[in-house]
Amino acid sequence: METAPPYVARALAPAAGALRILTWNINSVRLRLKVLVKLAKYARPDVICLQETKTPDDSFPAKALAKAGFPHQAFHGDKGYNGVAILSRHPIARRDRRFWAGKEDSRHVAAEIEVGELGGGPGRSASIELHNVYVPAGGDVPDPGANPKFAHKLKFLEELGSGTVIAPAKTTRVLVGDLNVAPYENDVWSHKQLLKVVSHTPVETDLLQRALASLDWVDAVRHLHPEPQRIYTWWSYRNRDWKVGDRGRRLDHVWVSPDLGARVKQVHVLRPCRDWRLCSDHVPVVADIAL
DNA sequence: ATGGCTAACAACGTTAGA
Repeated sequence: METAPPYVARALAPAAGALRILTWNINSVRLRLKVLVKLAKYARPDVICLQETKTPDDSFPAKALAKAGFPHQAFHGDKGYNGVAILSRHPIARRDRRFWAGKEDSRHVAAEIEVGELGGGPGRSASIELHNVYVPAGGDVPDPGANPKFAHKLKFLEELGSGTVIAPAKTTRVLVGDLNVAPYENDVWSHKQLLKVVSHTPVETDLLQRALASLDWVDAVRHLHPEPQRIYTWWSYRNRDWKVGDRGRRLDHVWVSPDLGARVKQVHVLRPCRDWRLCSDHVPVVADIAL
């Protein structure tokens, strides 16, 4: 069906003894189920985190994904939009979901993943607390007074850094997801032209930085590939050819707790996936973390 | 501020994405 996975596989020799986490805004898990299974075969993640599954729980393809090697699952979805899922080869000890910004929507799911022989070394944790987050897009107009969607997004981002939803703790943690903010200059194709565009406005990037700092998260992708390297994970559907001008943004993130900062062995942004015939507008991000 | 595109749905136009 698709030609990209072998290319993906070549780029993806796993780091020895590491836990591989893949995060992807899949933009409908039912529409892209087959390609997800194929992606999992080639990229061999231990844990998959999806956003925008766009399906209620009773029509989530749980059985097919269990059969594909991910029997341990935690997911929530809303009809037609939102929706997050954690799919794991390793057992899940606890599941959790939190409500954000006063709404009971499906934008967060957490799981305590039992990492088995990967963890538990001297002073190491035998499990990790994994949060999968889907921050609201925020609509078109970057004015919280005029645009309720933007106000919702700002409130969500404030909560991400307030410690009220995810409390500060010395826990071994990973947070991944579509945070819908491209925080740094080289996270967008044109810093200047996007300063007033939702996803890269100063109020959003400041709030994301505050969230990052508040819980001492390490931005795993930038830790290994610092500025000024240009890194994007999303390209609009609205350009005839996404490669022309490479007009992307880095909206999808992998954050780790400070104890894991030095243990992120490699990260890959799977750009080739943007060329698939039936592609999401986001591409997967893969991180290998030695526990 | 707009265009252009994609997906879901009591679905052939509307809502949402970002």
